[in-house]
Order: sequence, then C-alpha cells, then structure tokens
Amino acid sequence: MWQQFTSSFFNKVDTKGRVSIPALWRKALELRNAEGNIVLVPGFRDKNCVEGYAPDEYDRMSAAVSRMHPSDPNRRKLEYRLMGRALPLQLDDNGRIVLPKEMRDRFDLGGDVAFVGTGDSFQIWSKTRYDEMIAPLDDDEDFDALSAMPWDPPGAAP
Amino acid sequence: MWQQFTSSFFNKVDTKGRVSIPALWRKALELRNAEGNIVLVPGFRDKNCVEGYAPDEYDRMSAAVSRMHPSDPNRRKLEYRLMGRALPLQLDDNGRIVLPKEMRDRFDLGGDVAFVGTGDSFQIWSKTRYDEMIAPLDDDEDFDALSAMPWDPPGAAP
DNA sequence: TTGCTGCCCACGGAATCCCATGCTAGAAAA
DNA sequence: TTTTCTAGCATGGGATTCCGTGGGCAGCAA
Repeated sequence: MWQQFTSSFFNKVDTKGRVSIPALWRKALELRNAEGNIVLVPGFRDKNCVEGYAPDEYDRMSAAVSRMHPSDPNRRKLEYRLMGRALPLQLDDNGRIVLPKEMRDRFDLGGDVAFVGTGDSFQIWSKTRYDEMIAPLDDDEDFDALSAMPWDPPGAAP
Repeated sequence: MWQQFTSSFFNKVDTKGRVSIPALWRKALELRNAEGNIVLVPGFRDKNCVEGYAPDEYDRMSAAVSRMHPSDPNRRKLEYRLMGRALPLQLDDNGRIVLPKEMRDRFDLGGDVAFVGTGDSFQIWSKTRYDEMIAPLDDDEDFDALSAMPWDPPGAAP
C-alpha cells in the first residue's frame, strides 16, 4: 500500500522547468528500490497527460509488449509509444525533476500542475486540463463505474 | 467481529484539523495489523462523507481495480476516485489523525463530526449532515432493505 | 557571449511531534 | 453502599521539523 502512488498533489513548475515530486511518492519510490529514478512516458494511456512509473512497473509493461509476436502490427505501435518516448529521469537532492521543454509545451505544464496517483503509476496534468477532465466525473451522481468494479466479498478465498 | 468497525462516535475536530479515531476502532486496526495506518477516501461510495479503510481492505479494493484492463474506461474512472483521492494517514501517539484542509472544507468537517462504523470500513460525517441523513432512515417503517439481505440459515455448511 | 544543466543554499508556511490537562468509567477501598 | 483512586481516552497548545519553492553560481555546449 505504501509503495503505491495515491492521492493528488498540486505543485508548481518553476521557470527552469523544475517540479517537486510529492514527498509521499518519494517514499513509495524508495520502497520500490527505485533509488531516485523514475520513467516518464508522455501520452501513453491518456494523450492529454504525462504518465510516470517506477522502474519496476515500467519494466513490467515493456516486458508485456516484448511478449507480443514480432509480426503483430500492434507491437510496433506500442513500441513507438511506450519505449520510443519513455524518458528516464533522476530526482535531484530536493526531490525534484526537470521537465524537458518540449514536454512542457506539448502538455501545457507551466505554472500549476496536478500530480494524480493511479496506483502503480501516476499522471502529471496541467492544472487547467485536470480540472476540465475531473469535473464531469464529480458530477456523475450515480457513479456507475462503481458497479463495474470486480467484487470479491471480504474473506473469500484468495 | 472485533476487527470490524461497529457503533458510532461523535468527536471534535480541533483548529488544526485533528480528530481522535475512536479507541474501539484502534483495537480493530491492531487486529488487522494496520500498525496505526489508515486510508481515507473522500466521497467514493457516498459523495457526502469521507470513507475510512484499514490498509488490508483498501488493498483489496485497489487490487480489484488494478485487475481491470488498462483500456477499460471504467478503470480510469475508478482510479481517479479511489487511488487518485486516497489519503494514507498515520495515527499519532494519541490516536489522532489530521484531516487536510480541503477535505474539511468540502465535507464541512469542523467542530463536531460523526464516525459511523460500516463493518469493513467506516465513514466520517459532519454532525449536521449526519443527522439529516439518518433521520429518514429511522422513520422507514417497513425497512424493506431487510428482504434484500442474503440469508444463509444458521448451522449451514461453511 | 548566451542558454541550458546540475548543484548548493535559503526561506516561509505547514505538517508533525511532544508534553499537558480534564473528564469519565471502572476498580478498589472503606 | 458510598467514597476514593486510577487508568484510559479525548482534547489543547507550543515547539520543531519537513517540504515545496525560489535564487545564485559554476561548468559546459552551441
């Protein structure tokens, strides 16, 4: 649980392109033996944000792609988007990373940005785009996604 | 049974946002090997209150979400509401937690709050909203929900 | 030079720790 | 039974640490 990326944080990107990785997640990275290394993948699952992974989880994903047959055209596409664009970074002494300029421009990551935990990975959004994305979800009265959640009653066999 | 969250308690949130977790539930957490850790999720099942989970139960839920395929749109929604908002907290030496300011504002958790046990989880309500919510339930003469309860007759094979 | 990169230090506000107090319920004593 | 003592619990305040953020400086490349 503590090695998961949970909760959301709103930090600032400074003029040099630096942002603090939330302290809670730095601890999560330690527990995953990441030693200050993370991998950013722009627009992989969601084309409007940058996704971040601990090295172990990134390896799991790229291994999944490598398991596909070389002749599978989907493998090529996944390779270009996952491996081809992945950016390995190191945290500095203050727990910050530097977002490359192209990435900042493409995803509007200047000023306020949102770090959103999604379990084994996290996302980095421009604050503005994040607000637009999240609003309709909060208005969803019924929250019907809940009924789609796999449900094993507590105490069931593992 | 003793590791379930039962009964209701009415405690106070101080100016710093601190509240005592009911002592009975601290014992429940011990039995679940939580070591003073709990996870708060605002408005997940019920959007008017904050839900609390022991780490083991939170893990069960997030594992269920992680089992869904990454391309499933319902997985995304669940990630934003469960992982994206989950707040892992530790009890201090006096058995208290700190409710972050945004959460206090959004759910009106200043002054008197209600802790409501719901078995494997619990809820935190503003006292006022809790009273409004509970009144009509008590007036429900028929209580037809009872007929929806799964019923294994006592003494049946396990 | 000019612009980028990595490294160091500094500051302010917020979160966390540590100690203190009052209340209550149950045990112990009369 | 009545009274006293005590341990556990909820609550309050002050002090200290932590974390996000901004700025400066040297090295390096274009």
